[in-house]
Amino acid sequence: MNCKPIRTEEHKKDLMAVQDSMDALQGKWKISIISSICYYNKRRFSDILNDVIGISNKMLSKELKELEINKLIKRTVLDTQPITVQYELTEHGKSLQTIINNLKDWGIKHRKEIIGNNSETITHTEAENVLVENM
Amino acid sequence: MNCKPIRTEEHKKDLMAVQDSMDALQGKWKISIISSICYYNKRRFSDILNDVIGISNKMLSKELKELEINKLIKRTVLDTQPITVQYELTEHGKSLQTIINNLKDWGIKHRKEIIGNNSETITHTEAENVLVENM
DNA sequence: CAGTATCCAAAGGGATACTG
DNA sequence: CAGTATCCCTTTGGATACTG
Repeated sequence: MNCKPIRTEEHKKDLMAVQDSMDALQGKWKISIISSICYYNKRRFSDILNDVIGISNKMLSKELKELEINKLIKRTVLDTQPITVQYELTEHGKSLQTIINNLKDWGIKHRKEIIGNNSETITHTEAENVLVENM
Repeated sequence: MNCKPIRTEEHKKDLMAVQDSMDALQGKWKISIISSICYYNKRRFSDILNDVIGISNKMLSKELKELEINKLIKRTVLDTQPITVQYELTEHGKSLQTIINNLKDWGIKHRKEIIGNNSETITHTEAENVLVENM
């Protein structure tokens, strides 16, 4: 939480650093996309499109581009016919594992806290980022 | 990252937990608001409005409400004349410290990674979440 | 003081069609 | 296959004015 005096340069840098992390992970589908690529190690566009339920090709394209700009994933064009494109995590992308696990653990704690009294107040946007039901 | 087989119930729960954390922290100003309240321990509406540069009363009102719904902050109306309202972190809100520090650390790492080759590609939305310059 | 209400421009994002 | 382009509706959020 950085309970340092606000209005200092150091504090502002801390806030920006947190925001940088949030920006890198923000986006309706980013975690699911990363998760899909991570599990399969290498994954093609159309495969991710199938993994992440509800995502459109437009959004997949957009968020993959953002992940690539942030150097979290690597994009490789294979010269098959027709071409296929392979996505994989970079080393930097793999370093997300820790932070995502932290987010997961706090999320579980948070859910318990919220459900404690009132299960309706949780703001998780339902039905999002759900992976395919059917094989 | 949860590199378990996707398409399992457990994996879906993990994704949702991460998303719950993201939802709780998402919002253009949330981290700065939390940070302001955290530093001052107790903080009033108009004070936070001054701490967080650029935020409008509409957005502050909205994000405070979301934080309260998520039980991260506690709202207390003091019967002064005119009334004042005090915000403070709940215990649950204080438990954010760890996760925010993790986000900060990864954010610093991330920034170094990105700036390494090209300082222009970082997606941090500049000028946001910046606290007051002048005392 | 601590918000709410309204107006409005800009961004987000789904559906669909199209291209190399 | 791996995207782009377009249409168009929905959401977001700033500016401003107003209320108990």
